[in-house]
Amino acid sequence: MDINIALEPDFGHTRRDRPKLACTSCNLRELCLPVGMSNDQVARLEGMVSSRRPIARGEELYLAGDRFESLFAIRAGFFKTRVCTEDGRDQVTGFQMTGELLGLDGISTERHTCDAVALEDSQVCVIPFQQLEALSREFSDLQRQVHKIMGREIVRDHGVMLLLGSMRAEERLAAFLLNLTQRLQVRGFSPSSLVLRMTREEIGSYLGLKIETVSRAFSKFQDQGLLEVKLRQICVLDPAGLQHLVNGSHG
Amino acid sequence: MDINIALEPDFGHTRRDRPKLACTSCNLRELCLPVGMSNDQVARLEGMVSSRRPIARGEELYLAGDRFESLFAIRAGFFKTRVCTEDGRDQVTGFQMTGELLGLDGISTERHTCDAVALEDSQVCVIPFQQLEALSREFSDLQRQVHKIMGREIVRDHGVMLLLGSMRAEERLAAFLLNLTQRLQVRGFSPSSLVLRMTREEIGSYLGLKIETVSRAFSKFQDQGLLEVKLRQICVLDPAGLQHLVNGSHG
DNA sequence: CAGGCGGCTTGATCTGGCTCAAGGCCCGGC
DNA sequence: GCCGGGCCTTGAGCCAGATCAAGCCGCCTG
Repeated sequence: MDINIALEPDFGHTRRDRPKLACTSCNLRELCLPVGMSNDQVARLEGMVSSRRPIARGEELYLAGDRFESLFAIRAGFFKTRVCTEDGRDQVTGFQMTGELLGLDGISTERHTCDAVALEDSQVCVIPFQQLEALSREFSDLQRQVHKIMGREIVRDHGVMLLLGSMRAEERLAAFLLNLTQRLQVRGFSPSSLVLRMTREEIGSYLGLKIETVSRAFSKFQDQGLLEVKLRQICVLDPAGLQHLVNGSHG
Repeated sequence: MDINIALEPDFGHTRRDRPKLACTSCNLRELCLPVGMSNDQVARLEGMVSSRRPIARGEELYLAGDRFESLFAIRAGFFKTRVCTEDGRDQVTGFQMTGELLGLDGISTERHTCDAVALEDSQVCVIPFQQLEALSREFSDLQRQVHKIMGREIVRDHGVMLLLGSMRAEERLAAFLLNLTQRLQVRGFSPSSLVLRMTREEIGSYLGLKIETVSRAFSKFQDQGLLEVKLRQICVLDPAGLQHLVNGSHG
């Protein structure tokens, strides 16, 4: 099992696999939803997803406890999701980027169970869940895709558990960075240069580490020639070295 | 958010809510699947779930890499799921008991991504997934239920992340024990007395702790009068005390 | 019944990551 | 330009949990 793949969902196919289609409202082809669907079917889907919503940096798309009505497809931007407890514990459960889906946490109870916060000015497409269910009763390809997306989230979560339960601090950070670069690469960005959209503290929360530990790990990676770090501007000099950290070199 | 609820799926209703129905093949009413379905519909579902499979203690129901074709409903017994890496890391991702579902990890890639191992002699109902999808296109109540079950797993996983990312050793064990007793209580067992089906090492893997730490935490709980521990026979003397550990008393 | 093994406990010691503390850098507001 | 605040880095010391080591207990097998 490759930890990097598992950490965050991934389309399972590259850009070039996807058929081109001019999509008016929401460019749904850019999402992972309409795999295998005919143009007619995609048009129906797009008709449903008429509403878009801008979210400013720092704003919440939804909060734990909010009524669940829709999923949200990120058209542009970057989010984090977090669960909080009454006693002030706080855990970032994921970072989501363009093309990924938010809101699955609300399906089971019909209320959201975590907060989704924009880490930069963003825009989402609103996908009314009841309508998505209705349409996926009609189109088995869509149904299959909905199931796969949810299944992918479950597999991703298992990857995070593995990371939190069995990796050391530097291994966690290396896995995290490799996962980020892979997801960016799928989206056509450079695999070696990236700008972090989150603070060290948010990275720490996600990885189960304190901010100082994250900071020290970045510094150490820089000293070892694995990265070049300038605050949030990261350049990956030695991805194989990072991968080696993730795989092999633990007690 | 209540951590104990989130750690493992839970029916969301108690025994007495569920209508009684004589079910020949698989007692599906005992599962969480047919909520809201008519008797006719349940009969269709049961027709689909004809095959049962016994799994001896220590045997694997499936392994990572196996082709995914079915979900499995536990009719009787107890399982663990675990993800493994090539380099020998190993993380228990969950413990499943009677009435719970196994196999969701295989939906996204059509191959299982973790191993499911019986911790005692068990029996599962085999639910062919394609047929389940077909039937859930017909019956929206079933569709809804499938979605909820998957959503519940996602929420549970977030609870585990919170536990692994932000709780101390004793808090983790307390949360784990409370979760177990709650799930057993829903099934009609005593909330105070339980027999662990897993080793200390498996608990440790699930909680991101070493076996010695788990053992010491058990001993400490016993010294504090929270538990009575005789190997795998546990008696919860002070559930409120455990809950207090989980909630409040961290730095 | 002896022997052995897997699972569990307990003690002693070590250490990775946390805590506490100070200082620096970047950027936006006045 | 200067000031202030948020974010990041770095050092020193500490501690929770890991590691190492020894021994016990319950149970199975011969």
